Amino acid sequence: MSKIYDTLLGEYIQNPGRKWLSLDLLAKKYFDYKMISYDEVTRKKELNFVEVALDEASIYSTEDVYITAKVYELQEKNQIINDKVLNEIELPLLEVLKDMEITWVKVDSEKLAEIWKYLEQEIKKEEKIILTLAWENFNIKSPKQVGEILFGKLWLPEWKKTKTWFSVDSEVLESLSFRYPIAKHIVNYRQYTKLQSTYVEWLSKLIDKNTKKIHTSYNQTITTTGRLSSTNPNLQNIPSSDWLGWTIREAFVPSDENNILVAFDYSQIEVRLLAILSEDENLLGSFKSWIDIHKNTWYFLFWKDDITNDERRIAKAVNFWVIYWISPFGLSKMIWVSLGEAREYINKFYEKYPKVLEFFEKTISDCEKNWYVETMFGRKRFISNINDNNSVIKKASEREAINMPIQWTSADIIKIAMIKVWKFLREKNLKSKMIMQVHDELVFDVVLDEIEIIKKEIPEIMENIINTPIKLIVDIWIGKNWRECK
DNA sequence: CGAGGAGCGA
DNA sequence: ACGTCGCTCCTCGA
Repeated sequence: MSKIYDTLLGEYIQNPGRKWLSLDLLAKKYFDYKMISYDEVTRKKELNFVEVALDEASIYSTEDVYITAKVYELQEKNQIINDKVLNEIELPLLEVLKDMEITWVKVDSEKLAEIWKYLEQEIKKEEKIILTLAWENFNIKSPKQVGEILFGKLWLPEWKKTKTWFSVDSEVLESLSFRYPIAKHIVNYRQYTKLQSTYVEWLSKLIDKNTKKIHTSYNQTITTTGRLSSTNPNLQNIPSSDWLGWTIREAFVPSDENNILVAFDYSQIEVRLLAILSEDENLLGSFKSWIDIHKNTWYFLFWKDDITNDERRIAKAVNFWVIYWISPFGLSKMIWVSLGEAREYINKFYEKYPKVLEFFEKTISDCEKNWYVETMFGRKRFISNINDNNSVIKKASEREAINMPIQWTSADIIKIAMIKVWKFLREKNLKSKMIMQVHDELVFDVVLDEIEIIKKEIPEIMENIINTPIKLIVDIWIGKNWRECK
């Protein structure tokens, strides 16, 4: 198994700019061989993999292993993760993920059907209004045609471009919607169709007819940041931001009517890790004394006694965005303030949390010297453009370099947590199951009898993964469906 | 079939 | 030119 890691990770080093890699691309590249695709064996996902004929499934699976071995033979060993990470995180995690994939997640198909009907009705309504306002029939799903109608025919003011033409994304449409109702209706239409096709229909298609469950695949070697990704379906981008999206989460239910869903999520883990990694006294101090971090920053930014809603929003956003080495320009656009104000907020942030700035600068200078960044657990990520003469490319590389240790460390922490929790459930012979991971959140299908021990022990495990000057905090959510776990 | 535009999450 | 990392949908032209 270590060979697979060497092979895949070695490929990163040879192609550091690559965002992703896959075995079928490697097969094509090295052997000019076309592998059987997942879509092919499942007839474009008409079948679940378990329903694929055994001989066909065997060939598909064997090919996977065989090609991996062949690719490995071609490559030198090029370790970018150390043995500790490999043996103590990635390899033990394999079995945890296998278990989560086998367990599956229960989805209420009747609920989905209900949502589908509602969406269909709203889509029809919006469609009618839009076509009336446009005085003509066109395909609302085509950005090109939307642009032609809005800017070519109706002469709405345009201000943002894509590579090829004027942009008609939601930012543009929202800004137009105050004066031109058609823009708002297109935004609505897109929201409804997005939910219907990507979530309702796609999820329904993947529900197993017998078990009423869906099977997702967790990918361990896809991301450049050590996070997991999930496909067929992607469980990590189920809507959560507005009431309509929440209805999708209502369809995620416990496997048995006597069970309940329990979610644990790390609270503000990225800012906490920033405090830990940078060792900034003021940032650490805020967490140590349980002063709300947003309020702390607000105080530094505005230096007064009473807080307005707008100031709190700004403080929260500054905490959030500074982690990503955002520019004054970027921040001003994100939080709707002037360029000067944005610059001032960023400067004040660094003024009050000086070691954060030091930490960022050191991360960049180390990267310039070594061509890689390293994380708390000793993983390396090569960034080949870090010394590029083009300042745009260099800046982008710097942002990658800065984001990496934080995102990567948080990914490792939750991976270790998953392994420990999984072992705990096993040792105690508990029937409750870990069913989902969404980057900083773990979701469990819990047998009612076990709720107390789960509530008590799992946060304890998750909060004590590493020895740090400040505590990691886990929030607990309990519900009859995933929506209630928020 | 793949690129481009769009939109969902952390 | 202006957060990072992902997945999936749809259109449109080769």
